[in-house]
Amino acid sequence: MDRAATLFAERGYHPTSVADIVSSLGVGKGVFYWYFSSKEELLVEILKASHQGLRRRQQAAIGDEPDPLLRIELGIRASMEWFREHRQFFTLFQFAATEERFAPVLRNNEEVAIADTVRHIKDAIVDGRIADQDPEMLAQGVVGVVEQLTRAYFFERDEPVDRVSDAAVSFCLRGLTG
Amino acid sequence: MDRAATLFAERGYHPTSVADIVSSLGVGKGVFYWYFSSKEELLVEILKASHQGLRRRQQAAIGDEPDPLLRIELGIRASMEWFREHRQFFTLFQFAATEERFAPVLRNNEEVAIADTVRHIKDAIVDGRIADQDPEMLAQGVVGVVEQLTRAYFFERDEPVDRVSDAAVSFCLRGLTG
DNA sequence: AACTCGATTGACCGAATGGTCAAGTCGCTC
DNA sequence: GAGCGACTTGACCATTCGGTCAATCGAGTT
Repeated sequence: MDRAATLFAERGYHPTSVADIVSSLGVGKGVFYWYFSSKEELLVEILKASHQGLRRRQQAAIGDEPDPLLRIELGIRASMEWFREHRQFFTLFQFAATEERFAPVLRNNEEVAIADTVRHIKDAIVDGRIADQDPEMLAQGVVGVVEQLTRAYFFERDEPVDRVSDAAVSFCLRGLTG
Repeated sequence: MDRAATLFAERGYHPTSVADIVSSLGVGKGVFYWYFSSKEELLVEILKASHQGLRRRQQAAIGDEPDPLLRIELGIRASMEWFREHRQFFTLFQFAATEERFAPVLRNNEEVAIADTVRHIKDAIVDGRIADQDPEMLAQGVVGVVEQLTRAYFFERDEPVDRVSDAAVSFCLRGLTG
């Protein structure tokens, strides 16, 4: 599944045939259809699994940190590290967003990600650290910054993690707290 | 070209055949290959043209406004309005980013967009309105917020422009000025 | 050794696609 | 009205792809 994700990301979903995938794994085509009922299902599984991986990484980084703003910072840094290590998935998320049939999975992934962030933002609003605004919009803003900086500096150039995530964190925290 | 962009956006680039495009236009296939040398070239042309359209809209909105922060705000609002009216192109930009062969066009588009924003940010830094930081990273942050809010609130839900662009502007300006 | 059955193979198939081209059409000029 | 060339048509072709399936393998069981 990892190999398939890498191929999809390198060459695109459609241009990568099932034959490509199985031959790159050195197995027959039958074994593919033994485990997955279609090429489409394979991508859906990849999307779900990779999002789980990202979320686990975030939760591990946050641990039981009590400060909501610090939780957000740790989540941002963990996400950027994870994306840098798994750039294949980044491309796949982007592709999946362009075809209607993958929308449900993707929307679900996004809802989870936003809900996680919203929770921390609400805590910070209660603490008076963030002014009272729509927490979901703020969360979307944070996600946008993280994704864009990831794409621009890890994917297109090859910057070190710290410099970029420092920038993301400071932009987001200022954006949140004002 | 507009019709083709809409079809690509609705059904995805690969699943939309040249036959689909020409029959939806009520013309023969030959006329397509008279104007474009390939399906790939068509998408490239669409990407270039639509980005020009967006940029014109931004420049029209900014006019000769002297305040750099206000220029950024006007640019953000104009972009969001334009994306809301031309959602087809948003999906296409996203798709094109997932296939290597479209990367050059897309990278060029992005460089232009970032350079525009960077110019205003540098002006604001000179004026002392923004602290001295890497202007490009700030610009990427702004673009990220705009794109994410656009996708989440115009594309997936159907929110009014003002509420969303107010949020985008305030998040970005706080993120920039701190 | 014979049997079982989950796992695996890869030749094969129907469908669809990007692109070609011989055959027009139509407005223009001389 | 003949000639011309820009433009249009759609049947056609070569190729590719997702998916099927009869055949085979081989580890465990009797």
